[in-house]
Amino acid sequence: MNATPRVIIGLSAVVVAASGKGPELLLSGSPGAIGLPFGSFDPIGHRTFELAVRDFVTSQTGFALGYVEQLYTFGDKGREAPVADMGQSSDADRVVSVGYIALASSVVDGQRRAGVWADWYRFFPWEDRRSTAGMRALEQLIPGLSAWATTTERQSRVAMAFGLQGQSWQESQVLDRFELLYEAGLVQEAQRDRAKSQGPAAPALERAYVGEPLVSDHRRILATAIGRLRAKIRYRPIIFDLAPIRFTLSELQDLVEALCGVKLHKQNFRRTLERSGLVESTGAMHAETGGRPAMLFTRSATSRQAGASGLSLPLAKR
Amino acid sequence: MNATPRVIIGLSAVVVAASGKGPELLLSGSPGAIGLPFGSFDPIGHRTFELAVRDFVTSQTGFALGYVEQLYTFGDKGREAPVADMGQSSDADRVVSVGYIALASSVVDGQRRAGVWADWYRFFPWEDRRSTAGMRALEQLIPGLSAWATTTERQSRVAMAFGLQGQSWQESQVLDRFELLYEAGLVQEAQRDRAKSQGPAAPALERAYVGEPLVSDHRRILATAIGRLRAKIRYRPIIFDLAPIRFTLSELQDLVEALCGVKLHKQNFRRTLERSGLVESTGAMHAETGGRPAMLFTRSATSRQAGASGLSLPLAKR
DNA sequence: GGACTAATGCTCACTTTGAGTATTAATTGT
DNA sequence: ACAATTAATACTCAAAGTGAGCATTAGTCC
Repeated sequence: MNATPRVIIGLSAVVVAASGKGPELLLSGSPGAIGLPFGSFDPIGHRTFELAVRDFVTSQTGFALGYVEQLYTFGDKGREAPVADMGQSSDADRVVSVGYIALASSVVDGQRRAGVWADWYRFFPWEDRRSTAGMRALEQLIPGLSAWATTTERQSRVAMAFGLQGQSWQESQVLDRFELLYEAGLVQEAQRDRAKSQGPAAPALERAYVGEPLVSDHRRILATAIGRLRAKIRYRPIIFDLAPIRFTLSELQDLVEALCGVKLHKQNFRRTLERSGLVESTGAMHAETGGRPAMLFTRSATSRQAGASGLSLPLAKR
Repeated sequence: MNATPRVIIGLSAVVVAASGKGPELLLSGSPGAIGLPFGSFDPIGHRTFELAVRDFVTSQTGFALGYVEQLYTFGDKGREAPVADMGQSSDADRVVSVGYIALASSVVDGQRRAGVWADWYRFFPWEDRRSTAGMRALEQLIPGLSAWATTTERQSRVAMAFGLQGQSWQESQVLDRFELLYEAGLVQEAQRDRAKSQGPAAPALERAYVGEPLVSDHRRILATAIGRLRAKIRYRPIIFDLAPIRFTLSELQDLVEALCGVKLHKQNFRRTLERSGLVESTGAMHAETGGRPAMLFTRSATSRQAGASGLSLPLAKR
């Protein structure tokens, strides 16, 4: 019973891998209390955060991470919510959560990945602008956002984040959008966190529109991760940490589109990619698809150098 | 005497303000043990990290911060070093340090800024490519780096980070450069941290080349801050949080150049800036300089909108 | 009034994008 | 075997954006 306040450092990891049809996410927890893989930092045993993250992900799922990057450290009181649910001792005065993103190279698909994987758009339906379902989700959210946007400042934030009123959609503003939905009380986490304090009841919307909630502040961490990843593929060749070793340009494009939730102009995508020098063709072809066989490419040696730049994303029309 | 390990969360802030001749940095500590403004997070009293940062900077220096952004959370064992020197109780098992960057609007120059301010290139001489002193510092570091780069992997990292062998200099890779210098044992912090463990003595270089050390891992946090700031002015109009309310385009350019440590092409800088719509001319002129009087500009309304983009930096020749 | 110093204006070639149209090489049904 | 179908890949064209300079203008200082 010491007067010194106790702080626990929680580490959460957004572990992403690319499956055939897009980016998948490693989940943990049980139905109704799903979250990201989570572990707490051992101040004595662990030398660095990154090692700790690699450690607990490996011990929970049995495979090793490739690229790992720190995202953000969240320390807001009240947002960490039901930590007790997650097997943490809750006698801490404060839980600080450090979020990480990790890319699990799909190289190791010999060892079947353990754990539960899911499409990340389950949690962010409005972020997928390739599908009509995603576009519909966004439409359904607008009334709620407009109702909340009572000041011009709020209106402007909403318009910028969601690409309304002539503003363009910025695929990497994932966190801004999520935070607005949270502030507007449209996502379930907002209700949960408010339960303890004040709280105007919110207009309940279907899961297909507002997405599934996650434990604690994990959906916020995930939003940060998606945004970071989407921004980063533009200036660093990390896409190759998700793609298979050999791929056709169409497969690569599908992957980028799935990540960014937008459609790209095919011919221009090829052009910039070939010019960039990030890929080089292997001699081999790939015939599995309906039409003309495609050349198989690999990442080039220069794409591995530190400082190599990323992809430009030529958006497709409407 | 509880078995539960104790963690202290340290908050460090890189507080930047623009003086007449470039970006300045708020320092604290005493000669020989200079560091960034530092405070520790109170798990019970503080609601968010950001509020805590604003709080302790204000209480230490007496003025309020404008823009504040989290940088990175460092938790490596061994790098936090002499915390006891800084008035912290050192009975913690671990100190985790969360770095912040803050821009102090120079608007409030009525209230003379308290505290000690310094040019940040004191700590990073090689980062200033405007001056011959900066270029010389870099030259002096190269032998040490080459000696350390015994593998091709190291050689490639050095070449990329420092723009050698045909690679171009990337002004925002400040942290990469500092970490290489640390690993190569060329900066004093490396010696200090190694003292406790192994340690090949390093080739002592002059301060004018390797820069002054800072307490704990503060120089690393500062490197992160400079890199972040340099990268961010390209995609967010934060430059205006440093510039005075009214400025000439040359003044703005000088500020950007000082921040980024490079020279820009004047006419092209004007062109992109005027096209960007981020600034608008006030009617007034400014005559203080030798030649033709310059138009005074202000940031435009659109530059204030969330999502507004930053400046493009047209580099000048050699 | 002429020299000097900055701030502004304007040109030009070249590279990057956005948007299509046109071909080519497999697969599949008849 | 042949036409329709499906993708992949080639090529074109105009609009925008960039890198580098040269030219002009409006003050200050002998």
